[in-house]
Amino acid sequence: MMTHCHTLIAALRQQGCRMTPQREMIVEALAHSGCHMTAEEVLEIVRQKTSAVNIATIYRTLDLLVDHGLATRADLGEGRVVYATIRHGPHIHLVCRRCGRAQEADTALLASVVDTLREQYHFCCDTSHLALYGLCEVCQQIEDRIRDA
Amino acid sequence: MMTHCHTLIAALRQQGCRMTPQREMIVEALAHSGCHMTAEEVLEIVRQKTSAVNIATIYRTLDLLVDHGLATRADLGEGRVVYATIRHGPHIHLVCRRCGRAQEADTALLASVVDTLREQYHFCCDTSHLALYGLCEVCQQIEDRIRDA
DNA sequence: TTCCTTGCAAAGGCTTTGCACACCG
DNA sequence: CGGTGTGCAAAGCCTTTGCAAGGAA
Repeated sequence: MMTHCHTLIAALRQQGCRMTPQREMIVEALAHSGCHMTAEEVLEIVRQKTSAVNIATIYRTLDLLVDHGLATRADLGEGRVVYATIRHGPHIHLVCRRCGRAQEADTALLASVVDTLREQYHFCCDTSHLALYGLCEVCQQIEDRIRDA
Repeated sequence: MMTHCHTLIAALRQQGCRMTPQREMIVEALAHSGCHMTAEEVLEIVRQKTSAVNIATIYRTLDLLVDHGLATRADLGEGRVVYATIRHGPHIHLVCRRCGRAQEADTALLASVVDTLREQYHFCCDTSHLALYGLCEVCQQIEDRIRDA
């Protein structure tokens, strides 16, 4: 059975990209994370195997994956740009403006909003690239405590 | 009658901030625009009156307004951070990923989504800081034409 | 062999900061 | 006057790019 990681590598090859140890490690890191990652986080994972990878290569490879439709890039704002492989289907990022962590929610939540935007605003909304800001459960409690104190 | 601009300036004073010609011009630019602006756009407006304002002062003043609850900052991603005074009530930014322009939509659209997020994900969503990405009407037509060609 | 990929370092773009001077209150 | 606010220039941060050397096919 092909792992998701191998599927991605095969797809890159098929599309005429050369495979290198660096690219393999980067794809592996992103595919195994099961979640979205920043370029810096990918570098960290890859560095656990070898120090012979440059941050520029990370950026170039992530862009390559996005350009070939094998990964998505989501700009969460505040300078946080995250990547995820496509198996990791569309989802909404729920970004906590206090701790910065992001949980994920089902895109289906937005179906009716997307329809309304198309009908009333003629705007074609891309739900694969979506972040909502607010407070996560933990930080809500922390802020409550601060307010009470 | 107090203009919105004067209201903001009075509020700043009340909160112990000193008023300077620079701050007045910056507040005026943002209050009169009736829309969200980047720091660079504010500078452009202010520069029409005088060249004696530095971009650092724009950033400092915009931060001041946000910190005092008189303006909001929204990170639209791709390095576009926009500011708006609070009279300019909450709204959704519909950002076109092709031309970069942002139109606005009513926050009420998201009411049910916000409720669901709170109930199912325990996430308290802040709708005053919100951007959705996609294609505006014009760019949809352009992309359609490119695809057909 | 060809020419795609990489590492390195430098350059970008946007934003923040340190400092001395200006000036509001 | 005292202390905040400003301009300037430099530094930061994240990301991209030019170039020569390395290496996949």
